Amino acid sequence: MSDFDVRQEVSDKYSLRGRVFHRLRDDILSGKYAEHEELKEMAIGEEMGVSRTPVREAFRQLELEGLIQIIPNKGAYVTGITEKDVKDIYMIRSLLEGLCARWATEHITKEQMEEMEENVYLAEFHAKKGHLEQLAELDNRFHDILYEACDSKILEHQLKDFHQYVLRVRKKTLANANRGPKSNEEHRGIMEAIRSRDAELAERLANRHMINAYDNMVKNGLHEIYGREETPSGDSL
Amino acid sequence: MSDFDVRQEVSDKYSLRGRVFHRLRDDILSGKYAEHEELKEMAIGEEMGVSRTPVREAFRQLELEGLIQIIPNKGAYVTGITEKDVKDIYMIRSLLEGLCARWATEHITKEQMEEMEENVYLAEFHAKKGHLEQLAELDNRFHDILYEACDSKILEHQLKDFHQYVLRVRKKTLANANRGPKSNEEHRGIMEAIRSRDAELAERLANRHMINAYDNMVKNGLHEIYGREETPSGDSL
DNA sequence: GCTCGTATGATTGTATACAATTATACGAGC
DNA sequence: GCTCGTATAATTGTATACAATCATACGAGC
Repeated sequence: MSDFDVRQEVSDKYSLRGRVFHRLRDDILSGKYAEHEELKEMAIGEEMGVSRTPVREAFRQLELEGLIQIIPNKGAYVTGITEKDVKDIYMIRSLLEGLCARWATEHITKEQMEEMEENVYLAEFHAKKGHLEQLAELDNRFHDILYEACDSKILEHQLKDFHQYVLRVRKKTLANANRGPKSNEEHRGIMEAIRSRDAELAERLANRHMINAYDNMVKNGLHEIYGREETPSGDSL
Repeated sequence: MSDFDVRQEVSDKYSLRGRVFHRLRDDILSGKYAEHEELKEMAIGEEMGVSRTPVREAFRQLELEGLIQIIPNKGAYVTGITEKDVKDIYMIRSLLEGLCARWATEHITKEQMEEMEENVYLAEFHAKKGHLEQLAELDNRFHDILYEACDSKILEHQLKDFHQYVLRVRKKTLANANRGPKSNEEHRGIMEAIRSRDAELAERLANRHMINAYDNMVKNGLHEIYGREETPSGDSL
């Protein structure tokens, strides 16, 4: 809820290690480093003006976050997300967002409900005006509200992880396509289901919302962002 | 599949850091360190005969695994799992194990199918004989087979994480109670559903299997293992 | 010309030294 | 007696030094 909510998360934004971690994660998510690119401890350290120690610790964390892969005595490599991974994540998220919406219906607070309503109204406004930047931010915030409202640290943590993980993809799709209005509609549906305490409906709609987001992403050229499958047996999407 | 399958996981079992990580995780899971106990870098290092550097790196990883919480400039504390956390995890696992069973139905290989059948037969044998040790191991293995068979690195990773996470609890329940036979029955059901390519049924049964496991755990005194909720608003179970 | 072994350089893994922060103890002031 | 401030000790955070491992280049031998 507040900034004081210390979950099992990278706890420290202000230590050197924390700054390296966050900056490196942003850089990877934003595409600064190509997939499978090797990250050298010393180079990163010099670039950020720190020694190898905090860099190494940040690496260990990024590895568990799934953003890089460390091969012992060799190096750290930016992880590649395959198309199938993206698909799997969305299918999993679909289930979990559904569960989250169900729980949120039961546990949402008055303040959270109000923020959610406000979020939907604002999003519709910015959609009309064509403010893509704000739209993307509101979209993120909508889901964060949902995650917090479900009143489950575990589920919240899982969903935020996934959310982070697919940011690389999502960033490009919501902004490019005209999914904004449709996405807003669906947010409104979920919001109203929660407001009227219909957990079943909220779950179904949140489920569907993820599937739709995924379908839209595929239609709008997931292929352009990610290369073909690494394994020849990969799903064709 | 093979030991060569390097996922986003603690990659190195043989470095000092890797050994510290695994040993520390085992110690926490086995209950050697009490909840909320403070772990001091130097003490751990001395006990394992290494310096602080690998200990610190292991700490960062354990934090992301959710086993400890690091408060900047203060220390590392063993994370407490509340009853509600356990419940949430089982509800989430129920959904994901269902999805896993569904996907496994579609992607399971001949070899995996055979190992799963063998697992069920063996488990029934050991259940009759009262071999609790082997039974627990076969139970773990059954789920691992399922995870591998679903052919999704992402889902497999998630489920294995959760599996690890609740090991503290599970270890005591399967061994104590007489759930062995019932659990085996349910495994057989899932196995046969997969064998007959009934994805819907497999999903439903796997769903149910987790719920049952949880219900059984609660009946057999989850309360004895974990203290009351930390937050007064916690679920009463 | 090709293969293999060795030497060199680069990079990661670990230990140690030092800096910064936090916790504790003690005593001055009221 | 209580509060607060300072000094000291303990612990974490970071930088650096050294060891081990891996990659590359070069040359001997065939």
